[in-house]
Amino acid sequence: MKKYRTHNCNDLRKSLVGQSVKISGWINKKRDHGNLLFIDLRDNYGITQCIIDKDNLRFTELEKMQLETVVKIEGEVVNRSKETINKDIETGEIEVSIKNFEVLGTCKELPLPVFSDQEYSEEIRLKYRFLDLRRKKIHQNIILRSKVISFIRSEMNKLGFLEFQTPILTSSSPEGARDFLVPSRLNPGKFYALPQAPQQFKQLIMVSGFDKYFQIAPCFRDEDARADRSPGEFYQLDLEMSFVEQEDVFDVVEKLMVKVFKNFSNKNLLFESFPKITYSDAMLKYGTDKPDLRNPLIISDLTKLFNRDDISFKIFKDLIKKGSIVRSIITKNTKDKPRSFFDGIDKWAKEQGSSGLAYFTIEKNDKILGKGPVGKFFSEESLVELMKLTKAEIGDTVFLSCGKQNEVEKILSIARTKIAQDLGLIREENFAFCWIVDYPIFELDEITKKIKFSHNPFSMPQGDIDKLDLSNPLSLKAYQYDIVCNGIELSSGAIRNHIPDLMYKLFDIAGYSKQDVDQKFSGMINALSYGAPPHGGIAPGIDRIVMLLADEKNIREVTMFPMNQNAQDLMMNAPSEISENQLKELNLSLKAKK
RNA sequence: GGGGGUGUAGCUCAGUUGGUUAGAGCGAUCGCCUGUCACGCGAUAGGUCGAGGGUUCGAGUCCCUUCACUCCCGCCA
Repeated sequence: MKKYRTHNCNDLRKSLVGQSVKISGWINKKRDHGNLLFIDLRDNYGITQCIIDKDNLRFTELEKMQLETVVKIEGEVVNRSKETINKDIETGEIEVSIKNFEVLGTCKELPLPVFSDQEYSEEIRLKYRFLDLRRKKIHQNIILRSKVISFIRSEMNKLGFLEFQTPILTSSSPEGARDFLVPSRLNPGKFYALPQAPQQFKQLIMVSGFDKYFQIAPCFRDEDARADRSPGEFYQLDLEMSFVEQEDVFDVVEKLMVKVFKNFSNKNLLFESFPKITYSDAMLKYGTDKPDLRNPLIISDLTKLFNRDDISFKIFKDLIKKGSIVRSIITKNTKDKPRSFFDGIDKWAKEQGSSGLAYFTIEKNDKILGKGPVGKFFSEESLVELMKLTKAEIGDTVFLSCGKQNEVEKILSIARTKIAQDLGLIREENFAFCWIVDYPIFELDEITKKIKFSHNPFSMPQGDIDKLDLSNPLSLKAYQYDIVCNGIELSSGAIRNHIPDLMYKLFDIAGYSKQDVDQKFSGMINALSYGAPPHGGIAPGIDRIVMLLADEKNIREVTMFPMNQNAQDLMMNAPSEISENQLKELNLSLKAKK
C-alpha cells in the first residue's frame, strides 16, 4: 500500500463504500461538535469530508489541529445518510470515517484565511503567495493557464510549427522599451540585455531555414506596470513563418484563437472571422487602435459640417480655424435621459483633463431641432446633414468634442467606453476580436519633431518595393498588424522587411546611419544578406489571453508569482542588495545614496 | 516623474459635527455541544488608528510632510 494516499480528495464515490483508504491533504475546515468532529480535507483535486468522534483515542489531538495543517488520514469510506449529502462537492455522497491520522506538515497561525471568499490586500497576498495560491479561484486560474498553454503547444505542433528556445542573455537594442541589463563578469564594463521579445532571433530562425517557429517566450521590459501589464516579465506565444503574406499569418492565428477561446470559455465569439480595421479607421471611429467592438458607439468627424453658415457655434468655429477638429458620439434614443446623465458625462470628461463634451438631443416637433445646451446653434438643415453624416435619428443625442486631433481621439475613446458602460451597452458575455491593419511605418515625435518608427522597425512597407516612394515617409504603411479582443491589445506582428538595402533606407529616415544599423543589428542585417526568405509573424500575449478566458481584470490573477506595481517580489525579496564581493567581480561600483 | 483612491486588532471592515475606556465579523486561546458542511453557544486575549510634525483644553477624525499598497497618465519598437 502506498505511503501517503490511495486516493486523492476528489476520488472517493459511493462505489468505494466499505474500502479502507488513505488520503492526504490540507485541513480546509473543521466543524467541531465537541464529541464529533468534521474535517474537510483538501488537495489539488477536491475536498473530502472526514469524520471522527470521541470514541477514537486521538480525537482531542485532531480537534486541536490548526487549519491548513497537512495530514494523512486513514479510514473507511462510508455512506452519508440522505439528509446529510452535500451536493456542492463531488464527494458529497460519502465521507471518510477516520481510524488514524498522521501530521505531515504543521501550520502556524495563518496571516490570511485560505478558506474564505473575502478579498485581501495585494500586499499580503503577494507576500504569502503560496497560501493565496491555495485559494480556489486563483488555484483554478493557474490550472487554466497551464491547460491553455498545453493546448496551444499541441495545436501549434499539429500545424507544423517547431518549438525552439532562444537566448535569455542577449544584447541591448536601441529601439523600444527600456532593457533589463545584466553585467558581464567575463567582459568587464559590458552588459547583456534580457530580450524584450525574441524578435531578431525568430527572424534568424527563418533565415536558418526552419520555416515555422513558435515558442512560449518570456519577454522582459523595464517599464511601469498596469492592471493588464506585469512589470518586468510576461509571456508571448511568439511565432514566425517563412514564405507567407499577411493573410497567411491571420489564417493561423484566427483559427488558433477561435479554438482556444471556444475550448476554454463559455462566452460567445461575436466574430469567428475577425473584422479587419485599418489603423486610420480605428483612430477615427473608435479613437484608439485597440477598440472594444462589443461597444456599438461609433465616432464621426464633423469638422467640415462646421463650415456651414447656418451653424452658429462660434467657439467651435474659432477653434477649427486654429486647426482643431470636431468629432461626435451618437447615443441612440436617449432623449428621455435626465439632464443629470448628460451633465454627468460632461463633468466626467472635464475630470479626464479635456475641455468637456458639448451635447444636444435631436428632437422633432413641427421641425427638427437640437434640444440641450448647444442645440440652439444648429439650423434644421444642418441637423439633417449631421444626421446623414452620423446616422443619427430623431431622439438620439449628439456628444461633441472639439480640440487637437490627438486630444479629441483620446477623450472620445474613453468617453465611448464610459458612455456605453453607463448605458449598459457592453455585453460581458461576448468576445469581440478584430485585426488592426495598415499601421504607418513612421510617426512624428511630438517633442523632438523628428521622424521615428511608430512600431516595429523591421516591418515590410506596403506597395511595390521597387517603386517605393520614400520622399513622404509619414504616408508609408507597413504590413504591420495588431490583434485586439474586447479592447485589450493581445499582440502585434508584421511581415518583416527581409531586404537589407530597404532596411538601411528606412533606418536612415529614422535617423540611423548605415554604421548604426550595422552595429546595433549586426546579427540580423548580416543574416538578411545571405539569402533570407520572406517571412512574418506575430506574438499574442499569453497572460492577457488567460486573463480574458478567466474573466479577470488584473494580470496578477493569472500569474503564479507576480511582482507588485513597483516591480518587487515581496515573497522572495527581489530585487535585493548584493555583496561588495559580487560588485567587485562584476567590475561595478554603486553611487553613494543621497 | 505626475494625478486619484486606500491605510484602524492576525484578516475583512465600521467608527457621526473633533469629546468618556476605539468597536464588529472571521481567525486565535479556553469552556460547552454527536450530523455539520460559512455548524452552534459562552468567555478571554489581541490596537504606536501607516510614520512624523502641527492646530486644539482635547485628534482615529482637521492641516502639513512622509511612507506603503493600488488604479490611471507619462512609458510600454
